Amino acid sequence: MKQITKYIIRNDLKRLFTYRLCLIGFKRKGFDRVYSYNLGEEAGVTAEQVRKDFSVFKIKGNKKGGYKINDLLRSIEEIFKYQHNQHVILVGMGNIGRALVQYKRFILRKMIIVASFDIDPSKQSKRFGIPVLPMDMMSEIINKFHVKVAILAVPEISAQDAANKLVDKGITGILNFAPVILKVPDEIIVNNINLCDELESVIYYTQKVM
Amino acid sequence: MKQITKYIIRNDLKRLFTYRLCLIGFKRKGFDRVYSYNLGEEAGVTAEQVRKDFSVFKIKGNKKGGYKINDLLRSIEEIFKYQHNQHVILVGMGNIGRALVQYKRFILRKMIIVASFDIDPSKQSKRFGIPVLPMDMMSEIINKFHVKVAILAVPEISAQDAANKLVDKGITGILNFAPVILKVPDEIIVNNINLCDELESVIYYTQKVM
DNA sequence: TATATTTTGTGATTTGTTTCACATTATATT
DNA sequence: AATATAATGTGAAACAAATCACAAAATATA
Ligand SMILES: NC(=O)c1ccc[n+]([C@@H]2O[C@H](COP(=O)([O-])OP(=O)(O)OC[C@H]3O[C@@H](n4cnc5c(N)ncnc54)[C@H](O)[C@@H]3O)[C@@H](O)[C@H]2O)c1
Ligand SMILES: NC(=O)c1ccc[n+]([C@@H]2O[C@H](COP(=O)([O-])OP(=O)(O)OC[C@H]3O[C@@H](n4cnc5c(N)ncnc54)[C@H](O)[C@@H]3O)[C@@H](O)[C@H]2O)c1
Repeated sequence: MKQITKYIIRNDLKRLFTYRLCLIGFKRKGFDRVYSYNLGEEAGVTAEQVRKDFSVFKIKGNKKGGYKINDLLRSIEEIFKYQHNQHVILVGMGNIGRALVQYKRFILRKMIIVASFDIDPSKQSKRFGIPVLPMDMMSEIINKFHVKVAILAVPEISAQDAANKLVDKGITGILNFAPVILKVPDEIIVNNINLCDELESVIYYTQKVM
Repeated sequence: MKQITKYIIRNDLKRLFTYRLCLIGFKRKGFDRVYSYNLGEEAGVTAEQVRKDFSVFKIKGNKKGGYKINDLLRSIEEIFKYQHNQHVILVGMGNIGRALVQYKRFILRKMIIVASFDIDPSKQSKRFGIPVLPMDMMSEIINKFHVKVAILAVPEISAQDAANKLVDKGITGILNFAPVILKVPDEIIVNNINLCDELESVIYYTQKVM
């Protein structure tokens, strides 16, 4: 029911992700400490915002000494449960699905697409490094790898149907690329990615803001 | 400087996009009028929120009669300047770039990828329906099609460099898929898409919310 | 035509988020 | 060791967003 507000990434989480990106950048440049204003400047927020965010997540720095980058990164990773790999499945090996299963950064962040599924038998091969399986093998894989999260990359017309199957088989989180408002039980997390909207909003802002 | 807050889609815009999606759904189901509570329920927000949003964007309904779906859609399209096609270029014909140039929904929404660019000569062909060109033809295309917005889909390491080129040639808005905080002049709009973050936040919520 | 009903539209109020301001503390300096 | 400096951490204040509450208007009903 509370789709939009419930499912989008909260702004504070989004900033946390950005801080991590900045920290990795600083680290690569040879720094091992940062102050809140360094991070703020890099991430495009105020230093107070940075400290407040850390305060909310109980991340502590060192007065006068700032934050040790490695400690910060570890604290942030702690929040996102980085200890163990997260198994994920993908449904729909079309244009976007193929790109996603080949995206190495998911693995770097310990998110493993263990298998993908497609109704089209011609897509069912091992060409992509991971198995592409028929839909009726989904339960087996979900149970075997304890999968809780799925990436949904099927055509709009099939999206609700595929989502039903996923929920049915025990999936509790969906990253949905189809521009469709999925009807799912309240406890299921849906994060809708709508790239048309994203591109369009860039166009909107370029025309309005300047 | 104010990267994060400035560049993300404002929540009210995001909701407007969602309303449109819902309206298209209602229309397909045969409705021609909706009330704020229909839209609210479908989009996952309160009816008051729907009316307030419309109020902000000066969209008027009919007391007791609700909103005519076609009028609403037209009003929303008005906000996003749907009259004429928007020309866009894409840089980086890798996995994600290839998926995007073949995405038909951009065209439905009148956003036309007029050409794409890659440093790798082997990618420069017409296999994808649009020309894939060498980088030194960028200025020509940007000027010819009055392009203001670019999709950036190059490796992280090249992203800043490619962004510099784009800004240099007159691009004012970038949809950036590389997980990199781009350093661009203040007036340039950057919308960062970070699919790792998006997937990770689904995992986060499935573990925390329930 | 008068009255009841339903829904919009929007100020007023509440709730949530960001910024401010400063006490606190770690480090540097004398 | 005492003092100055520079940073964090966090309540309080300011600001922004969402909800409430109800007047206004359109339609339906009697
Ligand atoms: N291509 C893009 O760049 C892009 C961008 C954003 C969003 N999307 C969205 O992602 C989705 C997929 O887009 P695409 O371009 O990859 O489409 P596509 O047609 O290339 O691929 C869809 C795949 O899903 C499979 N499929 C269809 N019905 C299925 C079902 N019920 N169960 C399992 N598999 C099924 C098809 O066999 C096909 O392989 C669409 O909803 C689209 O709007 C695509
Ligand atoms: N593959 C995905 O699903 C995915 C998902 C999210 C984000 N991304 C991001 O998108 C970007 C591209 O990812 P990919 O998987 O498509 O990579 P890729 O390696 O498949 O493709 C990158 C393409 O960019 C070209 N290129 C490299 N340097 C260039 C330059 N300076 N100018 C122009 N072209 C250049 C390469 O020749 C190649 O064709 C990366 O930053 C990645 O992190 C990818």
